[in-house]
Amino acid sequence: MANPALAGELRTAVMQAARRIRNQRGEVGLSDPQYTVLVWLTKKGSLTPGQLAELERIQPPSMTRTVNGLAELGLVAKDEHPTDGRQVVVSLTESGRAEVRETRRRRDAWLTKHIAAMTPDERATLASAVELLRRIAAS
Amino acid sequence: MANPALAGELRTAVMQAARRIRNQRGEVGLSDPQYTVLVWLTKKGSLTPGQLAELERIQPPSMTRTVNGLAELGLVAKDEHPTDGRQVVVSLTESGRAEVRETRRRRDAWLTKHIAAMTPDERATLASAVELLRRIAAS
DNA sequence: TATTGTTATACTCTATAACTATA
DNA sequence: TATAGTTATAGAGTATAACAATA
Repeated sequence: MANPALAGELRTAVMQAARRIRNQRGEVGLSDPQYTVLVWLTKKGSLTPGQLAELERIQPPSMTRTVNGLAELGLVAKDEHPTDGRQVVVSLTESGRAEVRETRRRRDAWLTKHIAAMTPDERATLASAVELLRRIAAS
Repeated sequence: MANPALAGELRTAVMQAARRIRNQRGEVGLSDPQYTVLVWLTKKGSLTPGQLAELERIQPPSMTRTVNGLAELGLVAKDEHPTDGRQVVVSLTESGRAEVRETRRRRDAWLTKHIAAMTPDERATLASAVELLRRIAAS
């Protein structure tokens, strides 16, 4: 490889950028785990707590907690599974959908400013890097 | 901007990649905050708890906790400041330096595999993106 | 008085172990 | 018996408020 230090540099840069973006959450927004669950539900529709736990690679009891918090806020609904009485179906409420739109707008706004200040070449680099980061994350 | 969705896509990709990298920590390694403090000390030499808290953008009591944990593990030393009795000087022990080398090797190994499987163009893209992510993180 | 660091306390997210209900 | 989810409990990381020591 041309640059043997690239892995370390990439790791550091990604971790620092992630922390910076996370800190941009703002005053009263949802926590990161809460927001992430809403995004999964937006993408995939209804999911069980078990499926959500697997997607987030956390243990089921942790997801129970997160989902209960969202349910108390009225952002998700917990319903019985139609055929399997053991399962619970979690889905977004209308209020939850609105929260996703609002949070996304707020979190993106800060990044959008930075990106707008970049050159077209730099934006192209980031767009390409998005694909590569996704590949790394999905592996 | 050519791609108005870029901010959202970049945010998601960075957050997912960061979580994936963090999960790669392995069985018995240091926690993320602990390791990050060791890396700062490696880069900057001795630092006070206050300086470390500012670098990590956390509150001083939280850093006290992290530093104390590292001190109990024998990875850092806490010494009196030579001229200002209020301050504490935190520095790496030899054991701490070894821990940084070992942890870095372990954490980078996984990423290195992925990067090695990429094309030269893709590696060049990531190298350029590192610069841009650093700029975002530092802002 | 202002600054540096710590202690006390609490909240969030995570985990493991044990339990309930259903398949 | 096995599976889905929850409850009980604990540990790590963070925060704010109050305090001690020093400048």
